[in-house]
Amino acid sequence: MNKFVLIDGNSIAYRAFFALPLLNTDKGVYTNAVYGFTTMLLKVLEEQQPTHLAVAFDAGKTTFRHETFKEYKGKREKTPPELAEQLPVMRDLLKAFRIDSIELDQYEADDIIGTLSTQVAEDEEWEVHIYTGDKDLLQLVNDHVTVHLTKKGITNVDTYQPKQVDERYGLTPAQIIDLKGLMGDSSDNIPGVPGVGEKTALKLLNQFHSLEGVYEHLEEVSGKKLKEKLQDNEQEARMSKQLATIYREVPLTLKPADLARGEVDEQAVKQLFKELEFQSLLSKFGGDVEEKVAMENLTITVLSNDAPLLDKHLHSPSALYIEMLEENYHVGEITGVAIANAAGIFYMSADYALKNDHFKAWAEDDQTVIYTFDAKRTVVALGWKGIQLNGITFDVQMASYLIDPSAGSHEIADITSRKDGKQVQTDEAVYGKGKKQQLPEENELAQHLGRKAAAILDLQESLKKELEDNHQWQLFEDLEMPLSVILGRMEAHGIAVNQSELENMGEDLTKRLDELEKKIHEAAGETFNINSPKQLGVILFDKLKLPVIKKTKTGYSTSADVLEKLKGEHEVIDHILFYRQLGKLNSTYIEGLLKVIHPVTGKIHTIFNQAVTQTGRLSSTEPNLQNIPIRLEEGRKIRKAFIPSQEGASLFAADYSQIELRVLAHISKDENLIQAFKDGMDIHTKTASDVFGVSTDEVTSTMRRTAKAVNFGIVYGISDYGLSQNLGISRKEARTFIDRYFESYPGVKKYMEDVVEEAREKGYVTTMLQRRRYLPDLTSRNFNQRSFAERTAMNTPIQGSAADIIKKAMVDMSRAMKEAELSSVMLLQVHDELIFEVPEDEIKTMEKLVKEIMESTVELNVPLLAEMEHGKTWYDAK
DNA sequence: GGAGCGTGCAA
DNA sequence: TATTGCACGCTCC
Repeated sequence: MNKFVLIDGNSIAYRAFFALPLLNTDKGVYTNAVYGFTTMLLKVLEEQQPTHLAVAFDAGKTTFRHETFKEYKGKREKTPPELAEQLPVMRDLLKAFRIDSIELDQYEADDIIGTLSTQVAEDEEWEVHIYTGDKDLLQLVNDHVTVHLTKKGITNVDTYQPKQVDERYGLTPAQIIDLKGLMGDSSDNIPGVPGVGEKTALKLLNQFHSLEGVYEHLEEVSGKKLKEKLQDNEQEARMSKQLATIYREVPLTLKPADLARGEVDEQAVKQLFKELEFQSLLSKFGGDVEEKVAMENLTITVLSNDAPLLDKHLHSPSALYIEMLEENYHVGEITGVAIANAAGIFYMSADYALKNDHFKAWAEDDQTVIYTFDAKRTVVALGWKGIQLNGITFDVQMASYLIDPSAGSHEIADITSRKDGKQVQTDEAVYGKGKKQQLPEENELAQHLGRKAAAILDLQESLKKELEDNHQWQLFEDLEMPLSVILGRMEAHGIAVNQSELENMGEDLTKRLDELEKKIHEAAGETFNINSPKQLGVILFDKLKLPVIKKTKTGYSTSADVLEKLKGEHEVIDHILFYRQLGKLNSTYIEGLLKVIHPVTGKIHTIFNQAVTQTGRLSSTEPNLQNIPIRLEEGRKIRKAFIPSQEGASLFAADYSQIELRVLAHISKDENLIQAFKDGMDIHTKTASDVFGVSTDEVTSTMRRTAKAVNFGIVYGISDYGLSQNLGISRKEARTFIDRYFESYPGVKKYMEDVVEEAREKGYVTTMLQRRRYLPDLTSRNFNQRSFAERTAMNTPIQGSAADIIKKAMVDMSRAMKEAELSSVMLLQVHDELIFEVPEDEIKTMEKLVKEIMESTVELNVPLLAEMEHGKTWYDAK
């Protein structure tokens, strides 16, 4: 007896790609489809023990079906590149398994499978098993041919013999094509008969047996509308049936008997698994391939009024997971709560948990040790519901971020799949995305949340160990975890705004924008959308024939630096620049800020993301309060709308002076730079005097401006091209400046060389407080990628150490304010500055305290300098 | 309705 | 072809 397995390669790869998160290796190679395909392949090998085996692939874009219908598969989106690049890897893997991949120009995988299965379908000696996600293949089923259709996920399949086809559809396998002919298939763009779906089609086939039968007995069809639709679309229906029919005479050179399984090339397979970072598969393959990769069975207990939450459920430590569908936890609703601990895994509806006194008492007890995923989200969301969560000691998301900030979304499912822990579905798989996002029924939700909580509990230990191995435990425990509490309080407190001030500015801007719009349209001689770079480009460069300075990949560039160069060429340019400036203020800042004023508090509550940036900085969203305008007076006025929430208080801003260059001096140990800061010099003037070879009092403002740009360039990982662009000078001149800089600051030059070299050896760079960033591209053959990685290696320790320092200052400051029992509140952090609101009688205290703490939070070999201002609005704190 | 692009704001 | 971010409006699908 021969057992012949045929796999529909493209179909399974598609399934796997969309079912799994977009995994990738350290080198950025995507692997999710390969991974899913491989797990399925291993399962099939184990379960079926086939004697013969082949995987069929679709060949090119066109097939013989396009001759019948050129729109065939016309609406289908083209294969995502992240998937396309995985298909060749799948073939390499199959080669290592010594399994034949078959594809043939003009034919689809379906047809190849149909041909091979038909060749042995009547032979008692053969048994065929087909694996696919495509229902069309059901037409091949007979007593010797079984089709296994993937269900949700990849490794779960439904098995179809003629009996199951009959049970499911009430049809014989041969009638599947009649079904397709009538109902069509939108994913392949097969039209069928519009308005006829599965139900109607099945009814018709039940009565008339085939599509031809339907048309022979058209008069007997009940329903006037239906009859008309069938009549009008006869040609489409017949063509659709033809398209859905699998062609079984593909001219293949290989016969089934040629496809006997070869011996697996274990070396090659292991090598590939290693490259693809399939740790779990690798270990399994080393031992035996028998272990199942299916999700573990977890028992999740649903607690409710009928099965109440009791003390016995509430152990310490516990993992606590609070689910909300909205990204924004200040306004989002909690949709479910899950707890995992030594007593088991428990799910509660939000309604039940939030009203439960046991739960509240347990959560608020600081003796309860709690592990979370996104501690700040959990604390703040519960805080809005009147529950003050206290005892969080471990945040899985934070740990994952510190271990590898590039690892991606830091969703629980991503971390578990990387760390090979409890298996969790992605949120997208459970909830859908975008507008279609919705909660599943309660059991499924309980499963999903329970798994998340279980995964948190499960991951805690191994992540902790990894942090310790990386010498990052202190960073985690003493800096980031306490900071998340502080940030949560800052967010929840919010910052007060003067809404009518914003509204007035908005009215004024709108009026001025209307006038500018008129002027611009007049100058152009026609009306058009000024906000459309495309339309603006046509006006400026086609109609007005202004010189093209720069192009983007989609057309003319109309960016501000281009328009600056066109000033004087045409009066309209000034108007456009001004229109852009005011338009930005109105849409992003006035309208944007008004939109996010909290309906309950009337204040603005940003979210500081503590696990996004690659360098350790924070980011701020909804709204971003880290990019409120300051450089131009017109924009700076926005800051007048930010006010203290306490009567009589002031806004108080404290910023580090030149923190990144001071950090550079410290890390590089450059003597000249260190001395400059010790002497309290104006650093840009000092740089100018060194670079231009003049004394400091001979430095002109242009020289200082140039030197400032050079200093920026140094911090960013300098390139002559970048500097030349920034200063509008030639690359050669820029090169000279850089060379002169490095002559003056040889320690900096040495640091830049050393940091790149060390990163290449170790694979990563670190900051002063042991933050890490991996830079695999340092060994890339691609010049651009490699150069970028080199600049990153130079910049990250500087930017990241500066981030470490201000974060530490925030923790110290928060502690000091509490000890001094001040009513002042920390409101915002903007990378190198902290904003507080301070009651009048605490101004003097704070001026002393903030300066003291910011300047002494770490000790460098140069002084740290903090400067502060205060005023009645943020605008006045200058 | 969502993705990608061009643009522009901050440190 | 200078570092890190976020958000807007437009266009295209």
